[in-house]
Amino acid sequence: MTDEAAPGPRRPKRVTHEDIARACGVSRATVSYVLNDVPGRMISDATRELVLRTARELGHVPYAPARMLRLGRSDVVLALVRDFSPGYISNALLRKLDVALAERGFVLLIHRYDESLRSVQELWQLVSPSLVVVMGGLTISEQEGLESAAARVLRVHGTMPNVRIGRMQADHLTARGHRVIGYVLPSEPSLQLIAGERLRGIQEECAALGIPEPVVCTVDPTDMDSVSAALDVFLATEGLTAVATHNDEIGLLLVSALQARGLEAGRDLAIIGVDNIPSARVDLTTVEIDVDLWGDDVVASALALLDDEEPTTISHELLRVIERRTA
Amino acid sequence: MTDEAAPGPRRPKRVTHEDIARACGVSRATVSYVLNDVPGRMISDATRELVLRTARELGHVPYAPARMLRLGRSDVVLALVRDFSPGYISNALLRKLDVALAERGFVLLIHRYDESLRSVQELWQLVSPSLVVVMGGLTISEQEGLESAAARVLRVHGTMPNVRIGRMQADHLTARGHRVIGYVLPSEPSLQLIAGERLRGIQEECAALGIPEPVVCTVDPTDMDSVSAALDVFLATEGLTAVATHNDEIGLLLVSALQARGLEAGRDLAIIGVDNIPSARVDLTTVEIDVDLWGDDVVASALALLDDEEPTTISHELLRVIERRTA
DNA sequence: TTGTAGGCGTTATCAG
DNA sequence: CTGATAACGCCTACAA
Repeated sequence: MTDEAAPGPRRPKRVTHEDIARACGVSRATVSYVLNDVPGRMISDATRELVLRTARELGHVPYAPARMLRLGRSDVVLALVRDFSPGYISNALLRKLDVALAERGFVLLIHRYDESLRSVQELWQLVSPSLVVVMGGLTISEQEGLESAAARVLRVHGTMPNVRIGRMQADHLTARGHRVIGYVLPSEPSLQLIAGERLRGIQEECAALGIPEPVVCTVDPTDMDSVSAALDVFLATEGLTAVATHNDEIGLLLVSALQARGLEAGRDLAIIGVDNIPSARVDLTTVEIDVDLWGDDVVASALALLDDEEPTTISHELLRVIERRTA
Repeated sequence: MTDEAAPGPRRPKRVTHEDIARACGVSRATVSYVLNDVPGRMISDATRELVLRTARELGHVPYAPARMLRLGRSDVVLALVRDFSPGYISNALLRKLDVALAERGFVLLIHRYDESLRSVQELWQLVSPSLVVVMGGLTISEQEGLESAAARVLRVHGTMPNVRIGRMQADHLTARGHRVIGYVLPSEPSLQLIAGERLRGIQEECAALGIPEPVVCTVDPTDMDSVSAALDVFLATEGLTAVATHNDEIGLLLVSALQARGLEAGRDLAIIGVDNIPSARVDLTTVEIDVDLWGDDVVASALALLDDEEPTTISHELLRVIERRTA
């Protein structure tokens, strides 16, 4: 015996095709044909019924590893996230992916990816997914590791028009007469790539319009003091009348910080966020990303990748400014 | 650009031990010994180096399915959640599990479980995890399906002393003189099992103390009208002075609903929640669950299960009432 | 110190 | 219509 080290009571005792075949008095191949409903093969209804019934009675469960080994592919799609509670948008995306993949017989598994805990290669050797979907940003080394290990990778947030988001924020503010604007970056490291793109959009637009570069502050959403400090900087900047934030969460924090000082967003300082998260839907001016449309694109890209085709590119407009009280 | 635009059909072309062995002029066994660092075997340093180097050069990645098939076990632990953004507590638990399992060489994968989308059996045949960890409640049929398919199952929320939570809520309120109390259930179906246990705790305590059964309302946290309706019921109940809620989230909603009517929690109506979530830490009286301790227990149980031992039982006190303004 | 051979459960090919 | 049989990539008892 190989690893008969288990003196304990637990005996997994897998039910194999062999067992079913023996119980039915047929061959393993026949069992496989019936169970997989192979189109070409003609099996008598009697045999088919018998096999199916005994399979159920014996409690046979197809064994994924053997199947994978034989087929050379797995039905697992692995989504890498930085945190178990992803934001509003990622959440919606994951949901869409989940049901779309389920329809195609794939299963979506989420893994909190922490490079310090385990490398991409190790991860790959533990699960062998058909596709890796990366939610959020990625450091250079992470990206390299991934590309070398996994055959198919979809970088979701790479498909988002981040630069355009920044430009739209800037456009909206300047169109309303603001000339000196601020920008709030999130401190979260994994967001830096994305945030950088958005900031670049703002900077490009400012340059194009001949107005000063935005004043940039970094904020940790879990630390209200950092928000307050950023507000200090903005209020102290000569002529600054508007602030664009990396997302609505930060935008809302800024609104609160203003209120705490007896100031009002929109009157004393214009604020524009990104995402149109539910809790922002009363007050906050924001750039809305059409999650539904974007989700469709993401799903399409994922399915294309699984079929070894080119991922689709975004063709339609995903972005829209929603004007509310704060700007 | 997501990926290197492969012109032709992508040929994965797996690098196997065979390839490495041939390139090195040794046998497959030797390669395996080196790669797995088998203790008993003595391999010359020269051979070892050679094998390791060529393995790296060829870009060999161990193939999980083959490994699983041979070893008869997988290094995957599957956590079933109802929603991609689990609550504060589940989140903390998942985090703890994640790092603990990583240390033992397991990988924690999260799956949003939706019985209407896919049965447990199907799920099992797609991933074949060593252990299934169920976060949150489970319907009867789900539970049965799981037990028949998966060898090892850990029902996390089954380990929580829900009845005691209810009793502590009731104790706290009655100790402060309240005689007629209300209870708010969440509408979420998957929480019903848990919520039922907590309610039972309250009911038992009320019976023991000889006070009336609690007035029960059901609330959907995403629907403020349902909260308002529940408040109507409570305010209309003769002599009702306190309400216990299934969790802090609902408790906070109730506080807001009171405020909206110009009433004040703690003065006009006592409110006690469960969880001590961050946003409740200013005002809300609550039953705190020591997530850290509980997490340790959950981790211990998981590891025990993986070692085919009996899961540990909770021995220490996890609960504590935190008294704040609202009760 | 290294090589040989067999098998884990499945599916596919090829005979009967 | 059905039954042997050969892989898939990996691990390990045993032989050399």
